[in-house]
Amino acid sequence: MNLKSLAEALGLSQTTVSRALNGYPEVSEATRQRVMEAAQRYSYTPNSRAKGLATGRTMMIGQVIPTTLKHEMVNPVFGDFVAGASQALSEHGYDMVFTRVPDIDESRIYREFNARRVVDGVILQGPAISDTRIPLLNEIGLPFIVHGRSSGVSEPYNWVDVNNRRSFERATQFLIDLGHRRIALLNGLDHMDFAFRRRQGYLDAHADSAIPTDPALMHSEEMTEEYGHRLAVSLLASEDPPTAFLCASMIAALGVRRAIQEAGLRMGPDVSVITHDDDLSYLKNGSDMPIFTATRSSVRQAGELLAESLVQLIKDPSVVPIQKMLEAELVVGSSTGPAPKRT
Amino acid sequence: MNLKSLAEALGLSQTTVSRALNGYPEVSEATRQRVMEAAQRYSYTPNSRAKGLATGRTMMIGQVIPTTLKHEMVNPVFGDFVAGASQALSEHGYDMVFTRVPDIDESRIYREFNARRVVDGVILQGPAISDTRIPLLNEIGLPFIVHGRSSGVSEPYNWVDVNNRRSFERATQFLIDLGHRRIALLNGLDHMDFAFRRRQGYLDAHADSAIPTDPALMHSEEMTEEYGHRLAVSLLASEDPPTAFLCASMIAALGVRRAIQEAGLRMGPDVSVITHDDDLSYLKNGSDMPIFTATRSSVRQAGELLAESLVQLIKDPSVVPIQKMLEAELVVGSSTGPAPKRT
DNA sequence: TTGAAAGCGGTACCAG
DNA sequence: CTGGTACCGCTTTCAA
Repeated sequence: MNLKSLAEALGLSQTTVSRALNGYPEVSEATRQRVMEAAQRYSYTPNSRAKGLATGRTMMIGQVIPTTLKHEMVNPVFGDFVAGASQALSEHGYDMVFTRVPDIDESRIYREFNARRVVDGVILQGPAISDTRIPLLNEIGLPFIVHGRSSGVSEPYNWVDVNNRRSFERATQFLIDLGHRRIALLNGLDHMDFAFRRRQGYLDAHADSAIPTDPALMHSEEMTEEYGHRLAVSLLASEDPPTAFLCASMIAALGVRRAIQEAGLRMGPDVSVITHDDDLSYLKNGSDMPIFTATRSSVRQAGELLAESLVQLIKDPSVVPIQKMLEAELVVGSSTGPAPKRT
Repeated sequence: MNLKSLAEALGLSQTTVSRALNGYPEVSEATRQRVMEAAQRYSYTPNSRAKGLATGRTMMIGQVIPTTLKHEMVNPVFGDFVAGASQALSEHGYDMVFTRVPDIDESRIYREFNARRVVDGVILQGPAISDTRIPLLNEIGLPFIVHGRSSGVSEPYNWVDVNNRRSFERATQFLIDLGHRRIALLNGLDHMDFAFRRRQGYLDAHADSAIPTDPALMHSEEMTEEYGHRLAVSLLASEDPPTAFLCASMIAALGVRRAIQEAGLRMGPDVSVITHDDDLSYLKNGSDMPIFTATRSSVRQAGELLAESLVQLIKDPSVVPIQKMLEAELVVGSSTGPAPKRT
């Protein structure tokens, strides 16, 4: 059932039916009732493609996933982000479309998106420290919001981010306060902006307490369990091993925990572990020692917030730059303890 | 730049240009060259919406996410699945679109998908034991593949699944061989088909060895860390505690591991833990004791395989039902050990 | 080998 | 308040 046949069935013009359906004021209440009722009965649904062709809008939000950066997708919080975002988007009638492209072509795809009017806006994931996609999208004029920030970009752009620097500063400070002096940092890929900010937080806390940092303790790689395991094994076996681990991801922390266990050490008393992007909120009232972490649900919130903002942005592109920061939560767990006395 | 202006610029008709671009044979090689070259120069890209309107194809694959079933999205392997699927889809020019709907409306959305021709095919996630969406989609005639199976459905349908029953049977058998007699099963939601199959495997292994099962050890809930933690705490404190845990998800296993640690027990020697949907392949050559698990990368593979199959199905709907089973991997780790002697 | 013209399913302007 | 009509960008007969 399409508009034409619906109109015929009603003995009205397509124009009138369309107007009735889309809530235009210049249609009589009586006709509107009739039309609505008939649409219901014939279970008429407008063809979104045709609608898009005619209006120039698509009700689609794009996310481009660069092929080589497995990074984001294998990240377990990615699902949480998507859940939050698509939730919020659907409330405004938007769907989310994923396109996977070789990352060399990424700029081309945005141009196409814009040219072919295939999406109304774009979500940018995993910004690099100086991300070239931002000036590109600004130039093209395609509405977009960055999940995260890009420190090296000077022009204005919209973003929603978790305060990664602060999270890591507080977590580090917390460990320092517990007496830890050798804290390993298992960070994400070096060129990623969030990794940069996390490292900043880590460094800031050390600087504040005038504690020297050791490059041997700071690592940057893709966040896999293998990575966490391999590094923890090697660090724990070194002559001056860390007493605490600060992990940027739950997945890497899994490997770290495993390595600690394999080394016959106890988590908490012997080695402390603090994890970002985990979901420990259930421990809030349960356990003995505080742990700092950005929970998975905060990622979900970020997704919702970002989506909401993007919709606004599309409606009114003249709005002032949207820049929203979420603070991570502090929860209580058992894998952290005072620094053990060294023999 | 659209077809019309490109044609004008070339002094040709839209028809000819379209034909040249789409590789129709009846166009001279000379004109084709000219057209191709011009398209390149003006960086012309066809408007997919218009193309879709004219052809009836959309190059989009749909995934409907029921709103209340947070289940799938918070599942950390969801990202892996999507990564695999979108990878394969993009190679055939398809994009993936997510729609989030109140789960009551789910059937309606499929009808709409079909009516509005908004997607060429659909991926069905998280089938229930007797999933009503399958007959619905069959009736509508919208091409689809199920990720998983639905035991209660008798009519034929296409699916790609990991052999969950076998995984859990082998894992359970493995524990039994190690001397474990009280094995806790932390399963997913009861009405889900994969949970049903996993339980089957667990039961089969017990039956084969004539070991009685205890309802107190078998649990079904949504897979959260909190769930794993809460249950492990309570089970470990019971008068006849399990010596091993079999977890359906990495996330729940996290909570279990934490509880074990909090109880002052060692994973491996005191309590064994086997986890499904984890990524332990890096341990293959590393450690001491074998562990059975369906790795995250196998989920990714499932995504690829499923997407590939769906594309085929769309091209040729008359193909025999696609029914592909993936076997999980066996890898080596350290969180499993012989059953401890009870005092 | 090329082109004209009729859709595909809507929206929106301009009359009436 | 309602209808006629041009148009969105592309494909696809049908003729030439």
